[in-house]
Amino acid sequence: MVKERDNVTAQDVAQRAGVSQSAVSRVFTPGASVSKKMAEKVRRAADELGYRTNVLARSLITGRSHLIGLIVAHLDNYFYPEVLEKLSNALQDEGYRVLVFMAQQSAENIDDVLAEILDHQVEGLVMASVTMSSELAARCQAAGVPVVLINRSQDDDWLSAVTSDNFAGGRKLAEFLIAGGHEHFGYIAGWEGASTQRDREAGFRAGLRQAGLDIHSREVGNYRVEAAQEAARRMFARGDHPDAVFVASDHMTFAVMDVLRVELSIRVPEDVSVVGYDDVPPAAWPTYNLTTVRQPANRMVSETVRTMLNQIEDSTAKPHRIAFDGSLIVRGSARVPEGWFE
Amino acid sequence: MVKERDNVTAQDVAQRAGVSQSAVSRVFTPGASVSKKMAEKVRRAADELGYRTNVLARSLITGRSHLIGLIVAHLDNYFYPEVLEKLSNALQDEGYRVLVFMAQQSAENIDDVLAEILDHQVEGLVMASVTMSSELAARCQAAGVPVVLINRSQDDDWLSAVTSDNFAGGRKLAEFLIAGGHEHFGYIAGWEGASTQRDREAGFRAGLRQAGLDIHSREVGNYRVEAAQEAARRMFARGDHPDAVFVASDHMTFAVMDVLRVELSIRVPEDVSVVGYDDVPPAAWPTYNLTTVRQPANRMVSETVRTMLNQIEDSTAKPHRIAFDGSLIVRGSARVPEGWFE
DNA sequence: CTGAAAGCGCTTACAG
DNA sequence: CTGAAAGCGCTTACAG
Repeated sequence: MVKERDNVTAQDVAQRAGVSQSAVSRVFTPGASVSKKMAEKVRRAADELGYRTNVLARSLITGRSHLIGLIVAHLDNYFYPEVLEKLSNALQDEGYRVLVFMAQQSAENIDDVLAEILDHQVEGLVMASVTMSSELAARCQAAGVPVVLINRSQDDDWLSAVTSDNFAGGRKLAEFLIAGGHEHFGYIAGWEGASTQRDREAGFRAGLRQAGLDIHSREVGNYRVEAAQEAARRMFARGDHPDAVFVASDHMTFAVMDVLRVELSIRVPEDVSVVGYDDVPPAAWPTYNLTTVRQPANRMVSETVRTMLNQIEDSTAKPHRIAFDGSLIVRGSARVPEGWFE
Repeated sequence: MVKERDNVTAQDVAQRAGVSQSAVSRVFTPGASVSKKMAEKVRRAADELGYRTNVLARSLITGRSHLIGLIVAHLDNYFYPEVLEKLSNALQDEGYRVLVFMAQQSAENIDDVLAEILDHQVEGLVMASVTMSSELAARCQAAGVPVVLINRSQDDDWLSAVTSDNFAGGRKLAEFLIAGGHEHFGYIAGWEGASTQRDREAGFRAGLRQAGLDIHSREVGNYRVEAAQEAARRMFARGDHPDAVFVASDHMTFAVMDVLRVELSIRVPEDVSVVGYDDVPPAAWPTYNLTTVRQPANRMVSETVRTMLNQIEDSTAKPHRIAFDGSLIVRGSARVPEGWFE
């Protein structure tokens, strides 16, 4: 037996207050014109009955659900819980609520469930480090549902995307390591399909090239802990290993540092300088004390929200693409160039 | 100018297929009776038009939103992203979707926004390590919205609650440390208002008492990193510090271990054995290699979902309270009693 | 300022 | 199996 949700309706309130149902509705619609007396009468009746307006019904008639769909994956990379938290709070402040979908699974699955999310009449879609099929993107477009990518840019540049400047970040790390007097540079890549991976590597290589240098060894960690560990083993279980390594995300970097120190007895930073990307909380833990590039999560989230609201207000708005500068956070996991802090 | 969501409606499909709107509805209602021919005709028209049923409208009339509200906090404790992820997936498998609310803020705020979440006609509410005012709980009850607490039990036992057996877990840790030959036991507490804190400590103390022992020193970390660091400093910057310490959550334990090793040059486990609670992913990282009690997140989440569905189906269902046994995970952060693995 | 009425996009008895 | 009709709980022109 399914329970009766014997909700108190506006009609009930109207009856008790001795007014019309429209009046009740107006009292609970900001900006509608009602007399003080009316408002008071209605509110009292509403309180007595425990009335609250049914936003489903409201949404149906206004065409505004005030729901934003969020597709997120990789919560084991601690950058994402942070994004989720900040995004949810920011959207909340704007009167929106977040409908989540976890996207661990296959891409096909994503399209399916995304469609279901759309069925809930979300007014927009935020995709955190996840991309969608062009077909579905087109369907969103057609349905007038704006999509904003955060921390991943799609090649087709007709979707809005908010990222940090991964290229610049990669280059900063290269410059820092070069200034530190390193000579052999390793790179442990993230998932090759990701724009973050591509851009960070390109920036890193550009920084090296600028000084006439190149990458000494490269392995792929796919943004996954186990893969990163294996990558580290391959790269460092040899005599001629690099004296500096950039690992494409902090999340992988911790795993790499653990392999170096615990398995291979390689000291950080004495034997090898290690740098990462993201500046997630554990990067600041004394054990890791990781030199990294901070992704400005706050600014990225605010911009995502702003972009989203813009597109919701104005369906003719052009896609907005922006990359925020991330700052180099110098800690102890990499040798610090002399005079760096002066 | 707010965009037109010129949605394709069942009416549009009906027109194109030359059938009634009811027929269209039936085709998209599992279990409704429609002929093969009808179904085919309608589906074709729907595909051509890109029709999908508006779940807002459906929810309004069926009284079932298929939405579950989730109130979560402390995403910096990595147990919660895990819960969020598993819960979202499990609920999804049952045809429900998750509406999130972050509850970092004050308790008052929680009540307000919870009310707003209820306005979305959620069919149930999961609260992860967050409690609500009794007044609001009563309102949920009245509205027929079941509430399930996960990883926190409220004193009033009329709310369903799914936890791990924190008392038993605390006792296991005491027994393990005693077997390891330790003599002075420290305890770094979580937030005193939390049932997890209370039960873990009580279990730990009971385990010690069983052997005629007691806690040597106690500090409060409030389940927060900074507070835990300070607690560790107070406890260990003295000559007569404990030779074993139980920190009430892994999340705090990492901070404590870092203080011990990096700041105070105290070796773990040679000088002090350290144990935690939760078994979040970093506990298995070689650097920490933490002995801890694993909270069975999978089982806790499944049970939460089951309880929720039960209560949704049957409004007369009694509150369900259960505590799962957590297993002791022995790693290297605490001295292992001789013969332990035999 | 207020009420009666239409309508948002569906589901579901009720007849046929 | 199918259609016409009522109704879910609201908002919002339209009159008054």
